[in-house]
Amino acid sequence: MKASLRDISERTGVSITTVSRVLNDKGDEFRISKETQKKIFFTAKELNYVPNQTGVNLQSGKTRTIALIVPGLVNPFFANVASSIATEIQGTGYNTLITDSNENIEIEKDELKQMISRNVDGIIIASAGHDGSHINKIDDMGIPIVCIDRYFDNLQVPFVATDNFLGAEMATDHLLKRGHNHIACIQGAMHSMPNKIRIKGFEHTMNRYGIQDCTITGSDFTVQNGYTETLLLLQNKPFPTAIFTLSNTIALGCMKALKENNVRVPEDVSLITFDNHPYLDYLSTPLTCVAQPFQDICRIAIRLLFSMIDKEDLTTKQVLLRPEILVRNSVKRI
Amino acid sequence: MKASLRDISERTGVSITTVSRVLNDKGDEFRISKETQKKIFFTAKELNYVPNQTGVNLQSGKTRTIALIVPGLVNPFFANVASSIATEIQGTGYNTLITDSNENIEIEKDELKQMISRNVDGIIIASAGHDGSHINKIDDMGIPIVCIDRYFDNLQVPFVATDNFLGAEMATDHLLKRGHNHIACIQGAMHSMPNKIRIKGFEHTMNRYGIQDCTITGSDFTVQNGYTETLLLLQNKPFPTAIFTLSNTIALGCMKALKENNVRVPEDVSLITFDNHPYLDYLSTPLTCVAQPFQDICRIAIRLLFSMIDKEDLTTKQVLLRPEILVRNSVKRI
DNA sequence: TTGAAAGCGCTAACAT
DNA sequence: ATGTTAGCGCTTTCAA
Repeated sequence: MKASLRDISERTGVSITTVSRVLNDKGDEFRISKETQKKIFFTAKELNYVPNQTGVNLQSGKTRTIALIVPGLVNPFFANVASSIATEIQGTGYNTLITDSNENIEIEKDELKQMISRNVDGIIIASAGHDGSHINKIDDMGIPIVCIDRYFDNLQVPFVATDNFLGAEMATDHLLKRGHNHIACIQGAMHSMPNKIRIKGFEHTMNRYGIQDCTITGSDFTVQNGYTETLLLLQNKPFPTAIFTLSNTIALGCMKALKENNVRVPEDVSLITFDNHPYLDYLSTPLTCVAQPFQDICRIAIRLLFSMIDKEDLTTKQVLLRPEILVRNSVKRI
Repeated sequence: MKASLRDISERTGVSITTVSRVLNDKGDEFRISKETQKKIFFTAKELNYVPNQTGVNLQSGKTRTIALIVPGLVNPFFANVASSIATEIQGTGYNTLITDSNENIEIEKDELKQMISRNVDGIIIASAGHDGSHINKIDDMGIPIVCIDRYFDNLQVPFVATDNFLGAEMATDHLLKRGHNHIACIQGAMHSMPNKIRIKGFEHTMNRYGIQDCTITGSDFTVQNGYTETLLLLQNKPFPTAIFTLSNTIALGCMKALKENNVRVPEDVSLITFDNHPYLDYLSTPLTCVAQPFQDICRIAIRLLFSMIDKEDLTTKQVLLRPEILVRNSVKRI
């Protein structure tokens, strides 16, 4: 069985307090004899002692743990975010707990509850929810929480995300400048803020070029959605000259449908997508994309979170970062 | 602040015990009046009560938590594994804590220690280590632990992985049958079991075809490694007719180097790789690969882990699963 | 139908 | 230089 301070105390004949002190490197501070210290360290090692954090937590209320909740690790964007956050937090003395809500708001709420139950010191979340009321409640409770990617601009809750309006504008502009004006946009989860804003950016830019009716279809950030919607698009005459997909995953499904129907990119249709991915460069047609600065998003989110944990007062708590357009060969000039 | 049982007890005027009972749905069992129950539930809601798991854990020693430690979420294989495990565990009443060791054994050891400190009920790990002594120690302590992908066959610790020998055999055979006999293999982390076994499978198959000296290079499962090694390979005369990369990520780096040097696949060189990925189908040359049954690996690992947690005795504790070869167009018959 | 008290592992304030 | 004690939030035994 796992050894406790008491076990060591019994074996060594000194009090639990002394054992605790020595094992917390406060032996010298309390002028505990080298002799005793040595004995304690030895016994601890012998018994394979690992401190039971539960005891510490209960005592201090702190866990030195950050929770990260993402809607889906299968989405490379979130896998990157998770990896990036875990890496950044390493070395700060904190640990990262990652959970996956599977785009399910009920699971998300449950996970959130679990995290609070576990006394995590802070939470970073990309919420699957339509509204942020459950997140607001946590913020109200005084538990440090920051949203990334999926945020709620009607709340005071801090967030870090891509400037999705700008991103969509850049993509649409790229298409329009190259002579496309029949553009179809395949969107993701309609209620999510990034999606809503991207759509706004798309429509705004189209309007600026005098195009009033925009084709917008789709309903979630899955490969399946990209596939189905493209198949549907293929039924329409005339077929758009360009497609703008709002994620990596949607682009993948879109390409699948296109390929199966022998529609070539960019000869028959141009394609531009949100999200970069290492593979995009090696596709039969390397895909032009709007890359999100996910590393910066993570870093700033962590910075914000720690400022809340440390009760430091930052003025800027809601930040939108500039995306970048990576031009490859999937858009044809017409 | 967070409300505790005591707060509710004080507000309602009943004892902590009663509050605890009601909130744990044992109100009827203890025949606590509907009246009192209602009052307690109401107050709990009002105070936003969330049970402090720390207290529960301390009391029970159980956390209903499974830890998953992977060497890198950036690797799509592990992202898939993480997502799959999290999903499978949802609904069992357990939670999953995912951490990323970044292929760093020191970080891994620290995380392992943290997890034990946190009293997780079980651990699933894809270890970054050369040997499994640290894992064996945990097993010895009686803490349920199972290895996935990266395992140690000299230990009794349960594991689930792909039959890497068979996988490598299938890939090599595929190449040899199509007339290739000058094959270069770019490997990953040399000390890791999957890598070692894949190399064995490769060499064994080559030998079976009467080829004694095999080109084997590379040192880790990164894109960079694939890139560098391919560049090096390109210096050699004669250049191999086929390349066998031992992971997804290595294949990516390999393709990058190939592309930059205008070497076409499969016209100039054939390519086959370990690991499937949704994008592989849409590459300029769809890549033939050995797909690992990661879903099954996850399911069985969880099954094994729970059997240990429940002290159920399974006879088979070390399982190797059959991979599958997905033939696409990256291998030319010569 | 309800409560008091003990104890899980740990730290810290207060002795000595 | 080391120990005693109380208390963190919770469940459970025993009592009423």
